[in-house]
Amino acid sequence: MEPIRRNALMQAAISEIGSAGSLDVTVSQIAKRAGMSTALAHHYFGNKEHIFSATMRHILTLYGTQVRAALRDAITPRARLETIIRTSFDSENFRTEVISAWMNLYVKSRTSPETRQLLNIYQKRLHSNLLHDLRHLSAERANFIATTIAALIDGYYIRHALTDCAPNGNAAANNIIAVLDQMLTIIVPQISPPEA
Amino acid sequence: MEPIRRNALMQAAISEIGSAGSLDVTVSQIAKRAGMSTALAHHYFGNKEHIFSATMRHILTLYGTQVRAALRDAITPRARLETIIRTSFDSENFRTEVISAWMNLYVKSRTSPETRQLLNIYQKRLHSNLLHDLRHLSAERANFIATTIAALIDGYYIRHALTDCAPNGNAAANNIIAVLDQMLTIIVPQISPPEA
DNA sequence: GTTTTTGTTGATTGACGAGTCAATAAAAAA
DNA sequence: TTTTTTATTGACTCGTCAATCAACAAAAAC
Repeated sequence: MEPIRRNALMQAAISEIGSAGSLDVTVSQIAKRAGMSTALAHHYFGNKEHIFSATMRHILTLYGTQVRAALRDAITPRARLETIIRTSFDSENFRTEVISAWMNLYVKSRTSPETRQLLNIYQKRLHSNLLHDLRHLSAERANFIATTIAALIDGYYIRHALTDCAPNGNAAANNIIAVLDQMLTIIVPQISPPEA
Repeated sequence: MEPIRRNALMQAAISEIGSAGSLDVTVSQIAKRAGMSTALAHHYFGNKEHIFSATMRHILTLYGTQVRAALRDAITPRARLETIIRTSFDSENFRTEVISAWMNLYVKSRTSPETRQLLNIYQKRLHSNLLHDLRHLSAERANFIATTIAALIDGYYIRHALTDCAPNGNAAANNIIAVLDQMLTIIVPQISPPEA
């Protein structure tokens, strides 16, 4: 029962955070959505904090798994970069609820060392993923481009906090890839013009 | 007394939000920091919500005023763009507390229509400011570049939620300006090579 | 010098929410 | 069948916090 209950609670937490738009959700809301009593939620997680941290970890793990899976099909550095960017914005990750959860992660990281560490891991991994492939394409500016792309991803995410309409991850990903191509192209304009 | 008290409360709210790292601050914390009783805070603002919204409005007004002032000294489109970017990251706006407040604004905007409207105004203004000058430099891609720069600004902001060290606005601004120059340069590489 | 207006607070209320616990139900082991 | 372990909950405690209010002080107006 334990793994089932824990999973149900984490899913419920994501839903509740998403629909509340903040971490101001009560344990009883989460428990109710997961179809159990608050006492049971406490039984399996100890306290609210643990529910949150497990949920966050869960989201990050999912994202990481997804990136890794998608990267298996990508061969060239350029294709790998595109994959990394597109995965961040695919329909699984770029849902209203998940965006909410991410934003709240960032807010929480200001006070919770555990959350901060979690996000740091994600950021480091993203950066080094980008860097690895960029090195093949633009040795000396790889780091700068990686930083830019990472910031752009975060920027487009937060930007969607404001839109009422369903988030359009494709458009965001396309824009970022266009920027990437541009930044790569300028280095060797005579060899590889932008393919877009 | 009223304007003095109100101002003190807004400053105190910024401080408290900054040091708490979230909107989970009590009225009495704010009131105490502002040197008065909670009853007085309620007297002047009616309720907690009003304290927050007035504070947010205050931050946005300050930022707007600052941009407008800085733009008076900038003549060329390129200089104006640089000014807009640098203002977002100057020491006044890019303080830990203010970054906290901004992030919480974004979170709050998911549930508070008033906050959302406030942020929409800011985003629209930023975009149209950028667009206005970009049109002189790159007619057909102005919109795309404006979107990119705006997302980058937000991205670098959120990124600093994670750093323990004092935020370095200069570095962020420099990077964004470098991207800007690159995106402008690629259009007419034979005429204006990057000046960096 | 009295009255009115303005500024201020301590004490209180009422609601809500996290976490505990004793008790119950159901399944597994004996 | 009895006993033990596992799964589950309703009811309760305790703390916190927004908001109110009656009362007090001090300045302004009369």
